[in-house]
Amino acid sequence: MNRIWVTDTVSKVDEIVEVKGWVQSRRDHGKLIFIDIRDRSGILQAVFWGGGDKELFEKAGTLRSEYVVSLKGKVQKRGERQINPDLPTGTVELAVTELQILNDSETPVFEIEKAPEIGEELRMQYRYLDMRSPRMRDNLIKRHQIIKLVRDELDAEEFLEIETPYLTKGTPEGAREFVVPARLHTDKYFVLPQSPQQFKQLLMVGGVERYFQIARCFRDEDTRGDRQAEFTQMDLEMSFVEREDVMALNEKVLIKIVEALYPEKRIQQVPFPRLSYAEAMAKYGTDRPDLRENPDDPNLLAFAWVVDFPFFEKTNKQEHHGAEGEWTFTHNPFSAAIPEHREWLQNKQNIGDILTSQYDIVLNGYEIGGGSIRNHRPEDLRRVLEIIGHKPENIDRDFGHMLKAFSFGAPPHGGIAWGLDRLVMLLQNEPSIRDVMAFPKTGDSRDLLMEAPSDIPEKQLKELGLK
RNA sequence: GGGCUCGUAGUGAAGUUGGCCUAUCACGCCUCCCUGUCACGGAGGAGAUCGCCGGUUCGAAUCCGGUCGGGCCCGCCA
Repeated sequence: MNRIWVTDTVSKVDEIVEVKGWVQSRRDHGKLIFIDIRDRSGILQAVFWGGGDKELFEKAGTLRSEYVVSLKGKVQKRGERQINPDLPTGTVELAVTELQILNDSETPVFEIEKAPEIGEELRMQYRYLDMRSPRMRDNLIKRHQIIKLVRDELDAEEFLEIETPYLTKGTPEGAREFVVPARLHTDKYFVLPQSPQQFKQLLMVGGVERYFQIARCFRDEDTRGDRQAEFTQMDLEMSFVEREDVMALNEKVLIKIVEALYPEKRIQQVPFPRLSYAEAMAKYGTDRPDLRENPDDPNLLAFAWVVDFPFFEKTNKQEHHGAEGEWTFTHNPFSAAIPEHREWLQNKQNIGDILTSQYDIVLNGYEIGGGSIRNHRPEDLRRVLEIIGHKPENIDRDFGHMLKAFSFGAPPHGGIAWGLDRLVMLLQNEPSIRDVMAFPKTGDSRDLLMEAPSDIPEKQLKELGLK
């Protein structure tokens, strides 16, 4: 395979090269035809002369938008007056001697160059066309680079990347879950994880010590511009650490992402400022304040940590969290209280005043991650579940596996999860999380390209015991 | 579960106090011309039952009801 990226032609003047890609546009001057060929790297102008190879020239005349072609020819330096300063390859062009049409194309439903101004419905329906635009291509490339950097950084810190199951058990806590019927279990159901929380804690019991995962999570809740039913977390957990250790590591990785991949951006304050929940609410009226000095600056990043959240709050919504008590947790039932309040938790004293070890990482007014130090002693987890009103028999039924695991020498541990899509969205200055996902879903979680969800055959329903 | 908003040629928009709409413009598409364009240029052409269903009216893209689809927000999202 001798094919090179079109942008690499800049350093190959006077060489014979082969490029492959899509016809972005054609400018036919009668006896001279220009083709802009596009591949993942960018765009290159190719030239065909009527005075040369007649068959080649006629073939060039049949090219249309989005035809897939292979071109061979000599890279030429452009004349002074022909240089296009707006194009990275604007100093060169390809004098084509061989043209192979690898595939033709219907007239695209929208012009690729105009993708940014096309309605989202159409962009989602024809995502494969939308992706050919520089905007989507750049989003996908940057997303890859961010994930790769996180992997490299965590690998250097001796983390293990471990996959946890997608077919798993539901918990009576938190978000509504997607349910999966299965042929071998016609009256029981798998549930898709809303996060790998329980598994990652079990990995800590298993002595893994440092785990991370780029994990898909599923929540059957209504969506938003920054929320999808199916999304990606950068999930990590560490043993023998305290709050400060987890926060410091994450801060380091976030700064590295910005420095390595967004040199044009400025982090407003390093180390990241820290606010208590009470302080944030008093000063900004929200627990995810936008601290930017200038919210109009697209290159300003105001990270902040928010800590010292109340562990519990009163609820009158009986159905909320499936518990029946007057208390519910604010973030995560697996969290530990801050060390100073552990005694209150154990004695169920001053419940409303107990602070959780929870830390949220906030960026420009969005929550991009959250974590905590966990309860590694079974009696502490049991106490939390009691406070939020779970009956003892339900605790053993729903959380028995965790309590049991913790009884076998669970190490102290804590971790965090990033909303990866949301982070990429903010770094890419995109208005919606959909723009940084290859195949996003609509507001009511439909896939317009695949047309999911959809009916399934009667036979399949019967096998699953659903009919 | 609730509120708001948008839907007009392939695409993006205009038109929406009912009649001047036999629906306008730009891009794209098709045919022809063009040797330096890169938002190429020139001449001509095709393409819209105004999301769908129903109603009001002498008359509906325009008003009303419903419905489908996209988006935003509240609830919800450990």
